[in-house]
Order: sequence, then structure tokens, then C-alpha cells
Amino acid sequence: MTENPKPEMAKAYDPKATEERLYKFWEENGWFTPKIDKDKTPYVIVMPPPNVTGALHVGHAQRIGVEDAFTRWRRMCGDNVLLLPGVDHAGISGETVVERLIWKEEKKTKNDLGREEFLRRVWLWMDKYRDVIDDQIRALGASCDWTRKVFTMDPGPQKAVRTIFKMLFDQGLIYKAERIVNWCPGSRTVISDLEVNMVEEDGFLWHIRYPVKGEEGRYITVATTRPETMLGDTGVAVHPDDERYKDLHGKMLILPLMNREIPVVADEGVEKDFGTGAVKVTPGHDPLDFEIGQRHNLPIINIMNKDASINENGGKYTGLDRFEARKQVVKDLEEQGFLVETKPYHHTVPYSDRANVPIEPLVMMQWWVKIRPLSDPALQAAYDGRVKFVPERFTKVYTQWLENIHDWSISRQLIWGHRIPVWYCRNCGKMTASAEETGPTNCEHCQSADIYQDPDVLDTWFSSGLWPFSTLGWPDKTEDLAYFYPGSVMETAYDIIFLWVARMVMFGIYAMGEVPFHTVYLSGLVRDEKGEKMSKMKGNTVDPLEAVATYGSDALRFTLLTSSTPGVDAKLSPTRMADSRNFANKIWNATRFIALNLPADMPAVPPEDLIIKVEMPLPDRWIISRYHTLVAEVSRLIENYQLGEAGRLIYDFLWSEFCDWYIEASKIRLNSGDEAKKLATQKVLVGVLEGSLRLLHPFMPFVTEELWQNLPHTGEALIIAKWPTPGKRDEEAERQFEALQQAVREVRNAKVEAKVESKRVPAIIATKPESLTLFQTEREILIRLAGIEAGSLEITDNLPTAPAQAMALVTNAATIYLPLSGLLDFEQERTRLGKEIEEARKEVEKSEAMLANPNFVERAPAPVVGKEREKLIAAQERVQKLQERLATLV
RNA sequence: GGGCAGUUAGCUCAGUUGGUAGAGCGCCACGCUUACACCGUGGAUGUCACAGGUUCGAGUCCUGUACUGCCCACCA
Repeated sequence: MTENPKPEMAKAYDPKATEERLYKFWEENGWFTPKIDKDKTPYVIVMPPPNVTGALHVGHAQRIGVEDAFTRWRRMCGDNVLLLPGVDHAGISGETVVERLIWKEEKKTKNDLGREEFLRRVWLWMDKYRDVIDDQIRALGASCDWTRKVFTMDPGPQKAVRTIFKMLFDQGLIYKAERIVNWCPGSRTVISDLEVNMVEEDGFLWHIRYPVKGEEGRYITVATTRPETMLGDTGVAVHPDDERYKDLHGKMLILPLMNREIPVVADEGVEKDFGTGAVKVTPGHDPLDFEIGQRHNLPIINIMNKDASINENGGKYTGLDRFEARKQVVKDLEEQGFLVETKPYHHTVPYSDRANVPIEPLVMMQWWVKIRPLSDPALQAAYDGRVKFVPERFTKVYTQWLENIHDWSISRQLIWGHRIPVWYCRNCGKMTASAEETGPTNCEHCQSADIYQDPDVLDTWFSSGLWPFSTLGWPDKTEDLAYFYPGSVMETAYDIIFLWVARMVMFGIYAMGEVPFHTVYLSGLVRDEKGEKMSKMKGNTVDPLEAVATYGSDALRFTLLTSSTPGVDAKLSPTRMADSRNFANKIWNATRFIALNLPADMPAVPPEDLIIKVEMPLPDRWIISRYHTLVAEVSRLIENYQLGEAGRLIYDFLWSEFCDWYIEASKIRLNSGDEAKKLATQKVLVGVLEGSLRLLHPFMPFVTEELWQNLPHTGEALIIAKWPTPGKRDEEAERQFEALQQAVREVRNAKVEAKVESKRVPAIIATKPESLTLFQTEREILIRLAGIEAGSLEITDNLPTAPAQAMALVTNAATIYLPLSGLLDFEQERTRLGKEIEEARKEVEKSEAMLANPNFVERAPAPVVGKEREKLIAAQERVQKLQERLATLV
């Protein structure tokens, strides 16, 4: 194994000094790379491949943190774990990035270069940049198997794409059709419905009148938000039942500006109550109009070029940009008296998610996936629970979308991407699909060699949908595929359930006959401090590498994991990251304290050796018991995907219980001079800390590994240490220690309240008989932690007369007198006791009321009622003792 | 138009089988106790958005309302 050179422990934790070294240590020892082993259970998370074109943002950091936390947890549980990394070629944005670069440097377009040359350039760019984000993933500590890293344009995934395309094509599930599609004039390609955003805008609703042919002075007034499209109008539609227009059905209108005759048609799709009740029909440029046109056999006139300028069908407007044309059309209509009115109108406009410009609906021939045969099984998988969502509510989001799904347009008019593996025959005109890398040599129908390939490429999400199995070698029957498919958990953000998750399920079932993962864990979005979505344009992004540099990788990860709940957006604040950094430093110093004083031959204390024995000192029994509780809780929470809550529990345990109480208490025995006691204590210190570090490792991999290496241990590394199993608790010890804690807190509190200057105060403790032994045995804890003057401390269960010049502190197990001779202000003490009595009385009243309710006593579970009775008795005793004391102060 | 979340201490948020509200930060007061000032000790602050209901008991379940955010949807 590769050695991990460890320096002396510094006074504060320095992430920079450890992170890179440990990552290398883990990776070089092969712990990220699972070996196929039939006797072990595989656990697989295929990482969502980030786009090559962008650096990682904190959202990625969060997801990678979640993925790696589950991965590390299962690895420690003994599973054969694979976290598979990859990169996506990012279709449109990949192409755009390179286009811009070439334009900037050479003032050339991709058309100037030609397909082959442009592709060559893209590949050059990709080869240079596709490994850049690897370093970021490493910096975040992801324990992924780099030997299996995949790029969506690698030969494997390329083959997978061609293969599934051919399968679907041959079965008629991929087809070509002319339909109205979303054309993005910015990217000059078709995009799918999911890539269209509806953006609210203030626009206008223009009312235009169309003269009725042959009826001088009669018009139909239509309303439109896009007057320029009238150039392509081939009809006007009204509702069949609309009395206003009934006599006009079938009549002809004269289209203004174009002087074309267009018919009035009656169609159910028109809303009578909206606008004027009459709709201009532009089948070439509007989805609804397209349908109406189909129903009434209206001609389709395309008036736009690919860049959304008006084409030769636009009369005098030919060559104008669509927005220029709009102005001009409105102006002309107004001048010619056709414009009735212009109303301001707030509406939604479809924008291209890719280029951030309004899309243009166009009628075009494109490739489609006939989706129902794929979506129905994917739907079924969610219905019957073969695919579960965390949180559960997203199941409905998923199913509702699939229930209403439309065919998927998969062709893109781009160069960069998976090219459609279909060849056209110039001889017979038929199509040949092929999965071969080189394509077919002849038309499969007429054997002609005169064939050429479709120029388009596929939607990026087409290849992404194959990711869970294309990464493992499909369609080849590889060992990886047989062993690691299906995966376990798919972790991603909820905004790509449709774009990605649904398609993986569809393709997974189609190609493999089995769902690609049993659980979909959905992270929320990470927002900035104000709760706004982070984006480069707003400039409010947090660079994970900067956060890592400032606070450390563990701090960033711990913050992201503990400040969020699955599926809920989280705000990232620097103070939270500082908290987490402080936590890392806290456990660093706790370990430093423990490790510093250990004997050289100190044996390892594995968690399974943490067994409570009756002869152990109380603090040992207490902390071990608390530790076992923690193990059980944390394990349960992680199994239920509640990483945040699990992380918080570990934080509280280590900071509050282990550091503040156990370590402080342990100092007594460490300094006692008794070597046997010292060693016994050290064993518990080491054992509990080591076990807790195991629990914390998935959350803070770097510090925990580093600290673990500094403690006595068996095994090579924490990353491959065994996940602890909970042992037996000792509830009696927990109760006793709590009694001690209560006493200590009371004294500390009293000292502050009475403004005692001296560090140590005298005390007399009158215990209940059953607590006498406890207080006597743990005398040193009281002295040290509460700050009691050792020489004066008297512990008895038989105190004939209470000291007069003393504060009296009443706990459940004892009354503690602090004889502050001369310092005690009687008036103040009476007031204090009065307040305490009042508080205790309130408790008594509350409990009494509950217990007086027969319904509560009869119907509530026995333990709940019992607990309430105990509370009542304790409170009553408290009131009584406080009153007695108050009486003596008169 | 349909759907889904959120609304808890000054701030950021936890609170998953309904048992009577927590953490961190911030604030106030102390404190260099030989691991840690990236620290320790103590303290203050909440009709858990609002209105009903179910229940012995509701921050937690049901109904409705308000505000905020998100998703889906072919009203020109």
C-alpha cells in the first residue's frame, strides 16, 4: 500500500496540508476502484455527467457531496461500491462555445469552415477541456473510479447511441415527420418542448380588421400579439356557435397588406370570449393554428428564414427581421386603416432555453421518438415502486408528466453531437439505419451504393438517457454491465426529472428490460444568501474551489449536506461554512488532545470493543451508551436518505457530549497518576472518537481520515474501515450522568448569577438517599466541572441544618448549598427562589391538569402517562424544597 | 388554468411513525481551567402565517384563507 506520510499534528486543522495528499493516498491504493466479486453486493451510483463547457458550481458540489456520502457509507458497510464519473459533450452549448471562439479569433463561422473542419476544431477544444472539471471533483473529495471515467462522445457511448437508434428505428419507434416544431433562431436548430421557457412579458394585443370579400364595409376583427405573422395567414377561425359570425362561415376575407383571399372557418378550438372571438390562422407559425389548418385543409405558408427574418413569401417585408417586420406591418396597417386598436397586454412568450431568444414555431421535417411504448413501462415502474423517489412527492411530478407526454423531437440541426445513423438512397429514396461505426456501404433496400447520411445530430439528452448502461459497455455484454447494472441510487436535481430521469428509466427498461436504478434521490437547488437562483449572468455564483480554499473541502461539504433536506432548496451562507470549518477544527483538537498523551504501545480500540461493563466508571458507561445511541440513529437516518439530520446528530454528539462533557471529565482520571485508570480512560477516549470518526467520514472525508490515521487503529485507512453497528446501551448510566450534569449546570449558573469572582466555590450537597453513592463516587466531576472548592465539599444524605448564608440549588437528585459567606444578598436570593418556585409551580399545574384528564390517563400510552407522573412528582418535590428554603430565609 | 412546496427565536434553518419546540450565527455577561479564542461557561428571545376540524394531546394529520416561490399548460 502507498504510505500516507503524516506530519505532526498542528495546533489548528489545515485542510490545504491534507486534502490533496489524502486523495492521492486513497486513489493510489485503489480504494475507488471496485473489483468485480460475485460474493459481494454491488452498490452503484452513476454520477450525472457535468457539461464539458462549464466549471462546477456549488450545486454540483452539493450533489457530488451527496453521491460521495452515500458511496462512502456503503463502501464502509462492505458493499462493492462504484461511483462512476463522466462528462457530457453538451450538444448546443458545446457547439456554441467553439463557434464563438472561432469567430473571435478568426472571424469565421462554422459554415465557413465546413462540417469536417469544424468538428476537428471542436474535438481539439474538447481534448483540451474535458478533463478540467476532474480536478474540481477531486477537490471535493469524491471517491469515484477514475479508471472507468466516460465521456458521452467516447466510442462506447457512440456505439450505444447508434445501436438503440437502430433498434427503435427498426421497430418503427423512431420516425420522420413534418410538424410544427420549436425553432430556435439563436442556435439555428429545433429544440424540444422541455427546452422552451415561458417568459412573462408586457406586449400588445393588436386588433386588425379583415374586410369581407364582396360585402363592402363589413369586416372581421381579429386580435393578435404577433401581427407580422399575418403575412402567412391562410384563414380566419371562429367558434361554430358564435352568433356574431355564423353567417360568415365559408365566406372569403381579403387579407390586408397581402391582398390574398382567405376563408372563414368554424373551429371548436376557438374561444368565443377571448379577444374578438375571431382568430387569424397562420398554420406555418403557430401550433394551434397549425392544428386548425390541418382540420380545414388550409395551406401552410412559411414566411420565415432560419434566422427568423421574413422570407420571399413576405411580400414587401422580405428580408426584415421578425421584430422589424412587426413594426412595419403595424405601421402599414394603421396607415391603411386596418388597425382598430392597440391594447397593452401582459402575456407569456416562449423563449429558447438555449439561446435566450423567443423561439419561432415552424413547420419542418424532423425525427421523432414515438414515446408511448417507452413511457408506459416507465410509468408502470413508478406505479409499482420499482423506481422510488426521495422525497416521495416527486413521484407524482414524474407520473403526471409521463401520463401527458408527447412525442419527442430528437433531431438537432447541429454538427457537434451524435449524428443520426440513417442513410438516404439516391436511387430508391429509402432509408437505411445502421449501428456500424462506418455506416452501411449500400442501401439495404436496393443495394445501391449511392447513399448519404442524414446531416442532423441527436438531442444531447438522447445519449444522456443511455448513461446508466452505455457507461458500462452496452450494447456489448461486458462483465461490468452484468455486474453493475442496474444501479442503486440516481442522485440529481429535481429540475431535470423530465429531461433526464424519465428518459433514463424509459431507455433502461427498453434496452435492458430492467429499471436503471431503484431510487431517485433529488437534491434541492443551492441558492445564494438572498435565496436567488445562482447564475453566471447574475454574478452571484459561489465557486466551490474558492469555498474549498477558504474553508476546506470538508467544511463546504458538511455545510451543503447539513443545511439541506432532500428536494428543498437551500441557501448557502459563509457563516455556515465557517461553522463547519470550526467543527473540523474542534474534532482536530479533540483528537490532538487524546493522541498527544497516548502511550507509544497503545493498542487500537475498534468500535466492537466498546462494550459497557458494570465495573466501568460512570462517565465511560455514559459516553459509550450515548455513542451506541448515535450509531443506531445515524445508521437509521442515512438508510432513510436523511443525511442532513444524521450529520447534525454527529456534530452535536462530538461537540457537546464528547468534547464538553466526556473529555472534560476524563481529565480527572488522566491526571490521577493511576496508570491503570489512565489507560482505561484512554481506551474509551480512543474507541468512542474512532467510532465517531467512522460515522462522520461520509460527511467529512478528509479530516476524519487524517485524524483516524493519527489514532491507534487496525486496518489501512478509514475509507475502508467497517461501518459501526450499535451495541447495548446503559440507560441507568445515562440517567445518573444526567443527574450529575444537572447539578453541575446549576452550580455554574448560580456562580454567574451571584457574580462570584472566585473560580472555585465552597459547596454542601444534600442528596436524596438513593443518590448519595452517585455523588460521592463522582465527587471529582463536581469539583472539576462545576468549579467547587475541593476542601469544602461535603456530600451527605443527612443534613440536620441547612447553612444559612448560602444559595440553595434544587435538582431532582439533590439540593446544593453554596455558602457564600458575606457575599449572599438575601433579598436577591429570595427573589431568585421565588422565580424558581413560580416556574416549578407552572410545571406542576401543567402536569396536574393533564393527569386530571381521565381521557389522557386512559387513552394515552402507558409510558407517556408514566413519564408525566414522574414529571409531576419531581416538580412537586422541587416546589416543596424551594419553599422550605425560602421559609428559612425570612 | 392546473399542480407542488415554503411560511418555526433578530438571521439562516432542523424538527418522518402526533406526546407538549431545537441548533448555529448574532446579542448580553463572565472567562487565557496545561486540546481548541476556528475556544469555554452562563443568559435572553417563539399565540411554530391565519381560521376551523380530527384527537386525551397537533409545528407534526384534515379543510379552508393569505402571502412567497417553483413546475406544468396551444387562449390568439
